[in-house]
Amino acid sequence: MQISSRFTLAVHIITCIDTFQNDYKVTSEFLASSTNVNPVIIRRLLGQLKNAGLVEVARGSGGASVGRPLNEITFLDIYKAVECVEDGELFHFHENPNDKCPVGRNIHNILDDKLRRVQQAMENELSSITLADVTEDLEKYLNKTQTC
Amino acid sequence: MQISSRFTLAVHIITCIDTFQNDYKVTSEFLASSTNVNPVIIRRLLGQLKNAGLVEVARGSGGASVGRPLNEITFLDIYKAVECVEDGELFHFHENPNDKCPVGRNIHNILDDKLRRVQQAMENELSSITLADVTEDLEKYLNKTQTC
DNA sequence: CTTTGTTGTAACCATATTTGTTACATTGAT
DNA sequence: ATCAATGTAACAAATATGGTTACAACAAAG
Repeated sequence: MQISSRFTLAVHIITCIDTFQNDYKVTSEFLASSTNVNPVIIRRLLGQLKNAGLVEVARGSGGASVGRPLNEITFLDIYKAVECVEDGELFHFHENPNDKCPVGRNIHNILDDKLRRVQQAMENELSSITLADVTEDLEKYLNKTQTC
Repeated sequence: MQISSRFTLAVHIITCIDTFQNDYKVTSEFLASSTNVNPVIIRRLLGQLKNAGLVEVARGSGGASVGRPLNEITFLDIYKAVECVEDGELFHFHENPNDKCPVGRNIHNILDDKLRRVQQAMENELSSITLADVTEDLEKYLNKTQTC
């Protein structure tokens, strides 16, 4: 099962805010135009990112800005902000294995630490990448005078 | 989003087959009893595992057996057999970012190799764990005279 | 203090995926 | 031939995602 597009969408959004916040008021409409995603979806996602302290959003007057330096925002920060996967809960278990079967009785315990290692490996890699890496790559292509 | 229970279910199933195949005919009913999952779901999963060469299933006469030594069946083998995630497709993208926006035009390219590294880290860890590790742990708890 | 543009959120819908269930044709051994 | 089991189709239920309309709350500007 794929990880929902909320993650890539969130990376897109914060990158966009950083790129344009000095020259434009970056509203949900603005971001909807760049992503081609409904503005309400954008606002809901901005809400999650705001709760995680990654962006700031101005009520009333409008516009979003980045909450801290891009090299201090890791992919893991974003992942945890928008995907609701608790520690050790990446893999879903079938609910009621048979207690009377020695396999059924123990399978959850036996798998737990192994699957936690898998989740940890993934999260380690996510935490090694920051939004600064993204904007660094973006510089190669970027022509800031061109907006959405 | 969590990874579907097909994965943990598949690990459970193959472990069960290995544990009981010498003493019982391990049918989809038998496995349904141990997992507490509908027998048709079991058969569908066994079909995927069979296609991947991980188990053998006897039509007509019934019963499943393990296809190769447990230390040669990695979690990655099982994951790939039951989850349909192509290489570099673990993360879902929003479909049509705006080509006229420098961020929208480049975000997919910029993220692709980074997200591939994340997927690779996860799959590396999955490939480092085998079903032999599971049965080794299971031995500690196991009383083979007790079935489901 | 009213207007204006924006955010936050509720309500509802469509779609996709997962899991469960019934039903039954096909199969292989006895 | 019988019988138990598999493979699979058809459908249902539950859940998650993404989209849409609508509107109250809000902050700034006139």
